[in-house]
Amino acid sequence: MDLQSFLPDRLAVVAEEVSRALAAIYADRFELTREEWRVLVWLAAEPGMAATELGSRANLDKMQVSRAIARMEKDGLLEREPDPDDRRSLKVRLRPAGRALFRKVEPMALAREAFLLEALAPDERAALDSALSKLGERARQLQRQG
Amino acid sequence: MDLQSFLPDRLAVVAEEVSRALAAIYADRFELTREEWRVLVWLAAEPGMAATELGSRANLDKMQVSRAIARMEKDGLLEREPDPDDRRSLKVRLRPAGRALFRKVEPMALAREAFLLEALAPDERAALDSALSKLGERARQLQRQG
DNA sequence: TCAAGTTAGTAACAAATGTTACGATAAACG
DNA sequence: CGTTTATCGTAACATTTGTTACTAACTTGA
Repeated sequence: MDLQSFLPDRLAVVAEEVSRALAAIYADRFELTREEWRVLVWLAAEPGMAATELGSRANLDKMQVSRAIARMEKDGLLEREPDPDDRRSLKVRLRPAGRALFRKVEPMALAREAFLLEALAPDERAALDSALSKLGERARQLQRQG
Repeated sequence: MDLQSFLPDRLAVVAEEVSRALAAIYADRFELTREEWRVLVWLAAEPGMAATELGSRANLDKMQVSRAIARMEKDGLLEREPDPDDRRSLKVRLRPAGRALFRKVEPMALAREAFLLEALAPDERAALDSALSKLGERARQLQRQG
């Protein structure tokens, strides 16, 4: 057995490398954690989302969401208001500062992604995308079984 | 912008799902952290490796290695001895309990990997492998630049 | 050969993260 | 209705992880 070719670890290692290359932008330059970054992007796409919804979209658990939005609210990036239809639930939306931040980070993140993707021909990108979908599907299947 | 198709996050999410599916084995059933798992596998392949070498092979920083081997030594899984040629350095090797553990975990891990890979045709696996290599290469390039 | 710099590993502290349990709703069901 | 049961978000605590700085040991080069 050899971890270098063992898919799960190989995938993890490449994902970590890619993450680090991206964190150089959102973490080092804009002081966002990975969780905050995800919240920012999802909220930019859909303002007023419920915190729970945000969690499932961004693959974050509810405590991670709670902490991310608490920090971001403190920094004036977003605001939360109770949902009148369900007073346990919060609706969260970006404030102007949050939207402005997003407009600054987005192009840089997309530029890094573009640089990464330059390594792949269009058919290779499609193949990667399809392979990742299939692997994710199988992984969820394993988790359901235990 | 959409995180669902944004490669870095997409890769991270799939890697997390796959990791979790695997951690069900080494973490839940055998109480190994991910770092300990990596150390176990690398040491099984090459006994007597230096701790530093172990770190670079397994993509772990030196503190992670230090902690992983400390825990594993306490559990009787491995032993460390100073390298006579460089008394700062440690040579680490599995003890019988460590090798026995590896023999139990390995086939289960390989079985899960096999299940994941069943989702992919041979040419898809090759394409995935190649794409991951290229992405890793580019990611390292970005990190070097900053 | 000996000062200055580098490297291996770890201790001690700081920060982030996971976990449990809770208060406040809301839904389900008799 | 009223009484369980489930869900949302968070506080408080425990654990893990990252960071800094240190000791001991090696290397370099004047």
